[in-house]
Amino acid sequence: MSKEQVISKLIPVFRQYGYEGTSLAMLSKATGLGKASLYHYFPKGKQGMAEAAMNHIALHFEETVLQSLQEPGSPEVKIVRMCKALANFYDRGKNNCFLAIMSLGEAGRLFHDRVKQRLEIWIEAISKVLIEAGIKPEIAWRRSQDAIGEIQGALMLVRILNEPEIFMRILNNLPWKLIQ
Amino acid sequence: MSKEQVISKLIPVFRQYGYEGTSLAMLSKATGLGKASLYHYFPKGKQGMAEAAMNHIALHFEETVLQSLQEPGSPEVKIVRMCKALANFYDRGKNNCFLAIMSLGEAGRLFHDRVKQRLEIWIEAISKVLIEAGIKPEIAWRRSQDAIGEIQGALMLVRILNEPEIFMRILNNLPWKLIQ
DNA sequence: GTCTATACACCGATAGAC
DNA sequence: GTCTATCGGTGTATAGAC
Repeated sequence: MSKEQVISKLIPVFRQYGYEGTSLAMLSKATGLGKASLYHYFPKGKQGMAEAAMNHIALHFEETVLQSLQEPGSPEVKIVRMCKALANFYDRGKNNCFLAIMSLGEAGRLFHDRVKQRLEIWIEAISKVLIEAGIKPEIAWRRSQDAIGEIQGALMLVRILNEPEIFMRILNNLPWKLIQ
Repeated sequence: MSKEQVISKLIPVFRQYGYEGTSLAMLSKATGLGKASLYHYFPKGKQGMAEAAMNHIALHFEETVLQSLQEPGSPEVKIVRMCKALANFYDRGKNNCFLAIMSLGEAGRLFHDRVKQRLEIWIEAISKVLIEAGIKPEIAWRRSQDAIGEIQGALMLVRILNEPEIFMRILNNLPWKLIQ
């Protein structure tokens, strides 16, 4: 089994149970590998596994969500494309956000800088498209923050209320909120 | 030391480290009581402590945030009053939301029903004020959900970006977003 | 009520055989 | 590369003296 395959089996566990709620026993079961085998792939242990998971997801995010903002088209087209990519990325609201998960508790302490960096990259990417649409930079930055906040809030609501439609509704309204 | 005093010392620990990230050793240190003494107050152990913390916060929430919607005044006044109460309740964005914390991982499994109930009470309370302002019930419910989503998203952004102004900005914009 | 001492399971991590 | 066996530490929880 390749390391990438292992990582993709680790991700759902961290996503569901959080960093501290995930044990090596769970990761062992999810991958079918013994604990010691996991240490062969990840000498830094649980922290290394979480880092690898985060990097894997960050790459996937870049290739889908961020990429959707860079392909050709008008700002409106780009934003709509991003929303479609986000619906897939968060599995229509059923996925927790990995960044949000890794910003809490002990994980927050361990990974704060990386998490913050990733979030800022996303804000920056949306912001750039808004500026391209003629919106002033400060306003663009604020609106991008607000949009990501709405997405994160919607994910929290879905998690608690079990109503994925909330996430899709927010996503559908995002384009005109961003561009107006 | 009264049980209420003990509970108020447990809360910040759960809030910062999450349910699974919090150990009895931490709670012991925070309260100044030995582990066995904590079991005197909370025979159900850590779960009982988290429940007590949640109940305590729920009561405080009712007495401040929900109460602000029930005191006399126009719908606009009530919403503005709620936003002020929220700024205090979440310490201007520096506090994590206890419901959000308790909706993750093992805590999510243990407390899901109670958390969901609390969130719905809040949505209902805002919704009622919007209906009073002449907004149609389905729209009122949706807008209340959205508002709470924005608040939660803002708290997540503040946590990661270390910029409490984001939370206050969202709060300032809430009244006209809700009433329009 | 609060303590010390402790039970026992599980944690993350490692050694070393194969 | 994967395993079994095991380490030291910590987790939650309890017993029982005071």
